[in-house]
Amino acid sequence: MSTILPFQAVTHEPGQSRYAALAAALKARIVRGEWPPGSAIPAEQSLADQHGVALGTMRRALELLSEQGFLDRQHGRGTFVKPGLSGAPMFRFFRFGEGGDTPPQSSILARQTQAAKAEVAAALGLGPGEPVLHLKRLRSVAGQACLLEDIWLPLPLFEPLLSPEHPTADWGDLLYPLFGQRCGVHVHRAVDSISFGQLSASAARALKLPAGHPCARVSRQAFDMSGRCIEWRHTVGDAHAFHYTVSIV
Amino acid sequence: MSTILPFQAVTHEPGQSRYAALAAALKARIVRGEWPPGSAIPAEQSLADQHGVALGTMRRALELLSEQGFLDRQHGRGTFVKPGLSGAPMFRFFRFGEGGDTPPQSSILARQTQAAKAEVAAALGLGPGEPVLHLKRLRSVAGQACLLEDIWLPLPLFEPLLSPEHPTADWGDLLYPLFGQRCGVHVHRAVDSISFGQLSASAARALKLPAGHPCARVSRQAFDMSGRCIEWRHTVGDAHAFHYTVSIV
DNA sequence: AAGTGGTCTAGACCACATC
DNA sequence: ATGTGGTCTAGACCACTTG
Repeated sequence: MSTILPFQAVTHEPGQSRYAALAAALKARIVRGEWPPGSAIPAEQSLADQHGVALGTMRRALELLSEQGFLDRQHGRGTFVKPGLSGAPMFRFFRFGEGGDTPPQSSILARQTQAAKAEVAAALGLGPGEPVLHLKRLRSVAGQACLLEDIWLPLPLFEPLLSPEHPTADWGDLLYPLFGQRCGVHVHRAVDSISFGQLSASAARALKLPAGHPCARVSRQAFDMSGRCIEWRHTVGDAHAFHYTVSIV
Repeated sequence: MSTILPFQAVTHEPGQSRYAALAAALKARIVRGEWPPGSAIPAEQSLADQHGVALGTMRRALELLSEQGFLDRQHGRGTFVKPGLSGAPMFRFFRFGEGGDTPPQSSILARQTQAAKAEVAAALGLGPGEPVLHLKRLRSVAGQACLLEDIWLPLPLFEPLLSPEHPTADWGDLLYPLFGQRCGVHVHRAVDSISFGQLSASAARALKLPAGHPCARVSRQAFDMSGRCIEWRHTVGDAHAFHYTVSIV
C-alpha cells in the first residue's frame, strides 16, 4: 500500500516557525471536522511522517494546540480532539442554597424565532434583522428560582431546536450538550461580561423578588472552534448571591 | 580558574522529571534573592553546564518558570527575573469617567498599627492579635472619589512604611512599587474575591454617595514569590460603575 | 562580531494504558 | 507485548540584540 503524503507541503512563510504552521494546518483539519470532537487523532510519529518533519517539531505543534484548548493529550492513550465545554458553569458566579448538592434545574419559558435586534446581531456577528432563535429560561436549585436567562442563537444553524417533536421539557438541564447532539455545534470558549443593576418588573416576578431588587448581570458570547459566535446570552440573578474569584498573575 | 559546580546534584525523586527538579532548584535561587527582581540570570548554556544537564533540558526548566511567571525570557537579550506586579489593576473592575486618560490618584486617609483581628490574621497567615499595619486609602479619578480601600500589612515586614520621614502624602499613586522600594517586598500574584453589598455610612460619606447605596466589594490577597500572603485588602466602589470580563476556556 | 534565546533534527529510552 | 505520549540528549543552525 503506497503512503500518500497530502499534508507534507505546509505553507511556511518566513517569520513563522514550522511548528506554528503545522499547528495551523492541524487546527484546520480539526475545524473542518476531519477528526470529530472526542475522537483520537493519529499518533505523533505518524503525523510527523505525514508532514515530513522531525518528531520533536510535531510534538511542539501538538503541545501548542493542547495549550490553546483544541487537543487533549493523554499519556499512553493518545491525543484527542477536545469535546468542547459541556456544562456552562454559570453557577460559578452565584452561591445559592447552602451545601446544595442538588444539581441546578432548567426550564424553558419561551421559544420563538425573531429578527435580530441591533445588540443581538452585533454580538452574534449577523446583520440586523437576520433570523435568530430566542429562548427564555429559568434555572432553579432545589425548586427555588435563581437565574433568569435570555438566549439568542443564529437561526439557520439552530433550526433543529425548533422541531416540535422535541418539546423543550425534554431538553434536560444543560444546553451545550444539546447543541452538540442536535445541531453539531460545540462550544469551544466563551466570554462573560459582569455588571450590576436592578431587576425589571417581569424578571423580578419570575425570580420571586421585589421589582428593582439589585441583580448581577452576566452577558455571554460563546464561540465554536472556528471562532464564530454561536450564542449570545443574558443572565440575571440576585446580586446578594453573587460571588466570584479571580487570580491575577 | 577551576569551575565549581555547586548545583550539579539536584535531588531528583522518582516520579519527578529532571526539568521539574531543575525548575524547583532555580526557583529556590530566585526566591532566596540570588538574582534580584529585574536582573538577568546566567545564559542557558552556562546554567546547563552548572547543573550537568543537556541544553534542551535546561531550556524546558526555564520555560516552565517562565510560564509560572517567575522569569521573563527575551530573545537575543537574556532571561530576567520578573519584577513583580507593578500597578495593582484594581480599576480594571470599574469604569469611572468617560474617556478618562487621567491616571487614578491615591490619598492615604489613615495609617496605624493594630492587633490583627481574626479575619485579617487568617488572610495574612498570622496568629490572631499579631501586629499589622492598617491603611485607609481613597482613590479618585479627575478629583472624583471612586474607591475606598482598607489595607492590612504584616508588621515586622512593613515597618519602613511607618517612618515619619516619609509622609504618606509622598507615597505616590501606586503602592506595589513602594512596597518593593521601601520594604523589599514584590507582589508576584494576587487573588481577588468579588461580591455585592451596600455602603456603610462612613464609606458612603467618603465616596459622596448615599448610605446604603449598592456597592461592589473586592477582597484581595496578594502573595510574594515565596508564596506567603503579604497584603490583605478590602475595596468598595459604586456597584453601577462595576464591570468585568472573563474568558472561559 | 559576539552573545543571547528560538528552532529543528535524529535518536534513545522511560512511563503509562491497553490488549 | 504493543502502542502511545513524556523525557533527555547532542548537536546544528537561525534570529534577535548589543557593542
